[in-house]
Amino acid sequence: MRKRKGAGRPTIADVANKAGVSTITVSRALRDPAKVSDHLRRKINNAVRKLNYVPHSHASALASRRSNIIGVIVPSLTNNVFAESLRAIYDGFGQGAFQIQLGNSRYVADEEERLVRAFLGQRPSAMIVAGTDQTDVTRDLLENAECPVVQIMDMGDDPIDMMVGFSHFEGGRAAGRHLVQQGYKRIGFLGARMDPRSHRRLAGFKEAVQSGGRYDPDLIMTTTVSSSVSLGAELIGQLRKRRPDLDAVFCNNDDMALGALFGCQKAGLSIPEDIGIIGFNDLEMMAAAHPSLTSIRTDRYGIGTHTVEMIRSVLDGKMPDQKIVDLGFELQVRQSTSRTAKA
Amino acid sequence: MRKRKGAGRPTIADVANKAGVSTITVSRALRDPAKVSDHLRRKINNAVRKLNYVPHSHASALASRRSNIIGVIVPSLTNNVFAESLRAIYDGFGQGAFQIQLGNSRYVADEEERLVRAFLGQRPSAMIVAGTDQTDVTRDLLENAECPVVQIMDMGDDPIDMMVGFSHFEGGRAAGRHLVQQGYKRIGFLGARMDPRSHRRLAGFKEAVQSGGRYDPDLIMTTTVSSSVSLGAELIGQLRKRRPDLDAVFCNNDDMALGALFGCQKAGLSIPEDIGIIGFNDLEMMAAAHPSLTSIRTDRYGIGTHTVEMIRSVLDGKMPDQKIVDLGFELQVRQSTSRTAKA
DNA sequence: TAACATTATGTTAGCGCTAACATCGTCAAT
DNA sequence: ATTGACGATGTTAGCGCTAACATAATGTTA
Repeated sequence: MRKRKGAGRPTIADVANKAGVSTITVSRALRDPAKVSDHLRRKINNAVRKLNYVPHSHASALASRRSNIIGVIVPSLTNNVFAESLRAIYDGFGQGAFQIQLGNSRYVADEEERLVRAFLGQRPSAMIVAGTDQTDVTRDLLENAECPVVQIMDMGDDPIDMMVGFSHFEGGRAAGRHLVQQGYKRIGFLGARMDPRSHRRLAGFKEAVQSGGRYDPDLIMTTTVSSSVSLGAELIGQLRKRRPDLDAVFCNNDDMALGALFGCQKAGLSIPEDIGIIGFNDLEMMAAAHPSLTSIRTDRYGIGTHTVEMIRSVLDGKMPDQKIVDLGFELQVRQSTSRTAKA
Repeated sequence: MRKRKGAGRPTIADVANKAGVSTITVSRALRDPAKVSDHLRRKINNAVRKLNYVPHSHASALASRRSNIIGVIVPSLTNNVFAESLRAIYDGFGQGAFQIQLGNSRYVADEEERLVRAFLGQRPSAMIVAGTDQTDVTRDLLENAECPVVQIMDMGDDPIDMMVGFSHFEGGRAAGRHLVQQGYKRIGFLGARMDPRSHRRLAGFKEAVQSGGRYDPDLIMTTTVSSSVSLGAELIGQLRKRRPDLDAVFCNNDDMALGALFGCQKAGLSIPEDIGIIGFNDLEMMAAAHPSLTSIRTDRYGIGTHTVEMIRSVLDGKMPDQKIVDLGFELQVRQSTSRTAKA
């Protein structure tokens, strides 16, 4: 209500004073009410309300040597895929005593390093980072962090500490294999942004079409521009200009796939007869599209949930069942690749 | 990897010791290197590296009474609209000394209140909250926060402190007016989630169609379920079942509009002849869709940018030019409402 | 050379909170 | 009564850092 000039914000001592108790009693009343008698608790709560007291979390963290901060670093805020894992993390931690500190590395490894350094300065209770492509220094910092560390969204056999995700290589391979099996002959790849995970998808895809005898590097089109629906429409146009005989395309994510769909529709092609399209991640819109779009379903929310569980168990002193959790993926076949196979 | 008992992590005193200087010199060397001689700075930096020292930001915040934390509370992480404003905020603050603390209120006012309380406990340098529909307690807390506060994404004449956004009422009205002008007769509304901003869009829409003599409450369909492309497809189906004569629809956001497009296409309708569709926000995909989708373009990224600017100037001691910034919106007419007007 | 800036470093005293121990009353079981 | 157990509250001593003021070491001016 009223600002006390000069004096700054009310402290626990002001509350204690007003309630006629010691500071530690106020501290207890706020953190563990059962430890304080009804009588005092009521007085303290009144004082808190009257003074508009909010405990100073930095002081608390310093004194208790516990920060209750969970640091999370993702490469993008607008990419739905990370947003969904994030949502699971917020759902899992948000309600309790934990604060989540979110960083955006924008796909830049040095930026990630900077953020890790800054986050570790808060002595977080746990750290969550996306991917497995950290710089050596970042790895080193995290290995010495003295808190649980989870790498999410990717797979590997050398985790910093723990890992939850799926294999992008295998996902890409499944996509390639599917297109081969559907009898497509000139199978292309459309890749935007091309972060390390996209590269692994491409590698898996390559292996699959190669072993199906359909590999043609001329049909692979990538860019470092970030992905979008418009870009998908644009790139499919370019690729078809270069190779009008293209008859299927694996897009490195669903936005690109949706864009490819629109681009083809504008060109008057029919899907899946003239051209097959498959995306990656299986965002909710893929099933609703017309025609519905085939994709590789990944469990982004599950990744977040698992991550929370693992961190919780480590913080509770239990070892998690396994340090590496592969949540896999699932090929969702839909109309966009469901043509009756041609000779 | 995990050390536990005993020494704990190195402190500034350990560094000072190793470098043979006092703690304050280390503190200065790290925060303002120019204040320390080359000779000592080198020794200190070596010690820091050897000990893997990371300053403890809570202790620093406590001692300096500055937290360099910017608290941001949004109702959704997966909604692209907030994600883009957030991105601008991260772009604007991320590089510097500020840390962004992000909270997810999930469209629940009490959750927002809880978060505000928690965030204020960190004595943030500034607070950013979405919307203008805070609880009384939240308002009160923020008014007494002793830091700049910006409400984003909405308009109003009674800001807690500052405000950057646009009028959802006017946006909705523009959408309604457009459909009337295009000669549509039975104009519906499809609304998911229906948070306060969506209600204002609906109110504006209502006024426009009413004044065009086209208001029919039976054509309004809303739900509290959160919006998605599938839901748009689903709801347009329900609405058309109820009112097969529906000939235009304003969707409360672009996901719903895209879903409505797909739903209509599945039903064999042609857009915009049989039915006109308009969305809200003008996400990137709207222009790429086939047919391209009319929408109300809003400047989410700009909202973030402006917010950062305003906070920066207040923190620098300058008053911002204006406390309320209305960034407006722009009707983007595309194919989905561009039919040759019928009698 | 005295008198005084200026720069580089150190000393002291907290910031606001909580862990750990100390104290005090109360009550049940001797 | 005596003992001890227990729950409620208080006292003390920091947590790791930095503001503010000292002090030392050097340069500058007349």
